[in-house]
Amino acid sequence: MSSPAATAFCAILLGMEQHTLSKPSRQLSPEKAEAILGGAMQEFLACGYAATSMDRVAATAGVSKATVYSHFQDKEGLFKALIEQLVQKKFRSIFGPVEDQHLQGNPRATLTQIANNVLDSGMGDSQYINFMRLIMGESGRFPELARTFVRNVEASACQFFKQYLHDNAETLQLPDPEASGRIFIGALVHYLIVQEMLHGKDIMPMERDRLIDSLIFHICPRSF
Amino acid sequence: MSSPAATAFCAILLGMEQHTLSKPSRQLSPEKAEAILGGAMQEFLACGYAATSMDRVAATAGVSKATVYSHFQDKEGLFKALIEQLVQKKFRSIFGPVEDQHLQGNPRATLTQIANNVLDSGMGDSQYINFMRLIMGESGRFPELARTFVRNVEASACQFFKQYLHDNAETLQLPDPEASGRIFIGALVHYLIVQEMLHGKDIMPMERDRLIDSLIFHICPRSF
DNA sequence: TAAAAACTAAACTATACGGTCTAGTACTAC
DNA sequence: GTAGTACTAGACCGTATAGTTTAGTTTTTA
Repeated sequence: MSSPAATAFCAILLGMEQHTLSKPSRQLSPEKAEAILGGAMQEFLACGYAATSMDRVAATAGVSKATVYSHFQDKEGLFKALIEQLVQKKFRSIFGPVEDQHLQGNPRATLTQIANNVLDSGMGDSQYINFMRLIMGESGRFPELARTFVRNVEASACQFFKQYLHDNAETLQLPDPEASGRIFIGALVHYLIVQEMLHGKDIMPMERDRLIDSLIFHICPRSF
Repeated sequence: MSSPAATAFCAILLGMEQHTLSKPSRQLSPEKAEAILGGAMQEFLACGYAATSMDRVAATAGVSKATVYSHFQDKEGLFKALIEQLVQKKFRSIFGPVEDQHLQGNPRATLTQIANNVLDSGMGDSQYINFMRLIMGESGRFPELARTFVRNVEASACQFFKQYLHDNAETLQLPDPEASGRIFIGALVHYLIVQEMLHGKDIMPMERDRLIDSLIFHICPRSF
């Protein structure tokens, strides 16, 4: 599932730098590495980068601090490795199901389903919300990680959408499918940010179906 | 400009809790308070909450550390006061100019101008970008501050927009102006987040006019 | 002018951090 | 069984932190 070779391959595919390959270390157990990343995930997602302590990461991972430092160069290296793993995980969790979708048929139904999938993948998922918090909060100090996120999540979503709109150009008659894709995705992501991340549910309440219906109306009003 | 009375009044208006009124302190100079908030702004916006030190805040403000603690209860109190001040400042900087706008005439032209104003108010402004980073990054630890932001910035923008769309209901024929307003604002804010905050300019380039044109097309396609 | 208090610089306390090191245990390979 | 190594617990180092205190200076007020 995450052999060194596979990891390296993915890293190349995704244009990441490779981390923690400084020493050709002998036999560091992948289970420990996974445990450390698990602990790091819990701590970094809950506390942010600066407020997370390596002692607590080690404790949460059920591992000694020395082991943490034998697997990862330092706090920054561990953080980068974690974010890159999370980006790939989220990439798969969003675009795994989407590829399998039947994209034929009534665009209204298909677009509604896509919108629901986008919101489903983040709406109740407090881990994903914290992940976005971390990416955005640290995007000033770790611009390259933010770019990795954009490349793998945002850009992929918009690219997928643009393709769909482009394939259905005759039916939809959109002058600029790419821009329309960004509007669609943008409206959904912003809804997610305001309602969940910024706790805006009670301040500006809106049922998701209302937003999606309006979105569909704006994208293909001719079918109303 | 920011007398205690005025501050308290605004706080009530905006539904905030009042901070740092624990002691009926005698005569703390407002200039020092302003200087401290200035230093706090520089440091918190640049380093985030956890990584900001009170020694550095005091130094940046050109004030002794004891003075900082005589004006604000503790780090958290200073942080909350800063965010509340910034929210109000941004509220004014966005909705000051907007109120003066002539909203009569061709909806296409008016909507284009509104969209440009929204993007202008955040696109090149690295201070505002850092402010959003801070709000989003700390929204887990400071949910009430995030709500203050939503109430004063996001909700106001959507409310304003909903009103405009509602007033032009006959021309635009939108079934749900409120949802359309959120789509419009959401697409713009998401564009800002991806391009500026997450450094996505080079990864998914798009000129703002293209986005705005498409947005207008989706909101009022009948005029094309 | 005298008292009060806002302020300063700097020392101080107690705690926590990132990272290293030591000593020793457990496991694996030859 | 011997060597090598992944690992553990915990001490350790230097630094930094939030917040307080002390002693003294400036400003305000009356």
